[in-house]
Amino acid sequence: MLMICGPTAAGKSGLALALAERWGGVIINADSMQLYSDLRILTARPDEAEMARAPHRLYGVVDGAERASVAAWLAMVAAAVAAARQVGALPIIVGGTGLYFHAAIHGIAPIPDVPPEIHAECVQQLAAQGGQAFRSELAGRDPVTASRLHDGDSQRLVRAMGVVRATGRPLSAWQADPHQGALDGEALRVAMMPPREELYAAIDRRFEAMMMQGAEAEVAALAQRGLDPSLPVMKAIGVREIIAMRAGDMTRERAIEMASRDSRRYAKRQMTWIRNNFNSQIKFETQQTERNIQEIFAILSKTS
RNA sequence: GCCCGGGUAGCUCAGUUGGUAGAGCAGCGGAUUGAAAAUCCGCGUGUCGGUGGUUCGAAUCCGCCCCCGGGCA
Repeated sequence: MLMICGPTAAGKSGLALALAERWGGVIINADSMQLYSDLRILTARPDEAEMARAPHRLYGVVDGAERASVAAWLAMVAAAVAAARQVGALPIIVGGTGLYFHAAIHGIAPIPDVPPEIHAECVQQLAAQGGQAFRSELAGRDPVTASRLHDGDSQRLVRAMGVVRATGRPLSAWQADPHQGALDGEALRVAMMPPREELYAAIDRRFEAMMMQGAEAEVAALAQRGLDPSLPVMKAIGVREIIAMRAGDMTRERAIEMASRDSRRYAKRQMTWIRNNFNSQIKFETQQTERNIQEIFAILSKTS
C-alpha cells in the first residue's frame, strides 16, 4: 500500500488521484476533518467529479454530531485496505492527520470505550474545579498519567479520568499493553513537503477560492444544526471565522486573513510532525505530479 | 516655514510620578496513544530615530537634527 502524508494544500489529493487512475488504486482518507460529511468545501474534500475518477473511501462518512476517533478510523481503514486488496487494487492512504498515520503504522492500545455520560461528567467536573484540583484527583487514581500532564491540558486530563472511571484501570496501564491494529503489509511512505513560502501562498489562495465556492453557505448550514461547539467539526479551520463574519463581528477580509493564518500554522505543525515522525521513504518538494508519479512507479514496480 | 501627533522586537503597539523595557501576532523548539484542523508546554538584548545636555541614574525631562502622518500658511 501507499501512504501519502503532507500538510494542507500541498497537492496530496491530486497526486493520489493521478496514481489511482493509472495504477488502479483505491484512495483512502487519512484526514480527521474530511471524515465529516458536513464540510466538503472547507475541508478540501474531493468533489463529485474527482470522486468519479477513482474509488474513494472514508470521505464524509461521519456525521458532524459525532466525534471521530483514531480507533474508529483505524478499524475503518483496515476494512477498506482489505477490501481494496480483495479486488486487486492498490490501497492509497492519503491525508494530513499524523496521529492517524501513527496508529496505522504502530497500532494502538486496546482500550474499552468510555461511555459519553462519563466523558461529559469529567468535562463538567474539570470546568467546575479547575485543572489543578482535577489533576490532583486524577493523581490518586492514575499517578503516572497525572504526572505526565499539565494542569492546562484539559483534553488529556478528561480522557485519563474518563478511562479510569469507566474501566477501573488507569490509562497509563492500558497504554502499556501491547498495541494492536497496525495495518498489515508493506507501506511505501511518501511525504509531500513543499517549501514554506510556496505552501503559504497556496494556502492563502485556497481559502479565497473556498469562499468563492460557497464555504459560507456550508458553514451556515452547519451552524443551523446548533451542535455542541466543542465537537470536532465545529473546530475545523474557518468555521469560527465564517460564523463570526456572518454575525457581523468580523469583516470578510479579516475572516479570510484569520483563517489563512490558522491554516498556515496548522500546515507548519503538520510538516514538523512529518519531519520528526513519519519516516518517509520518498519526499517530494514540488507538485510536479508527472515526475512524482514516475518516481513512485519506479519503486512500486521493483517491489511488486 | 509654523503648529499638532507619531518614531520602542519581523509586524501592531504598551511602558504608570526618571531606576538600563514587555504584551499580542509572527518566528523557533518540545509534548502528544480513542476530539489531533484538537489539547498543551517552553523560548524575548532590542543602537527604545540620531545627537548633545540635566541627573548617581533617561525610552521617560530639556536643546538641536532626521524621518512619517495630519493641519495652518
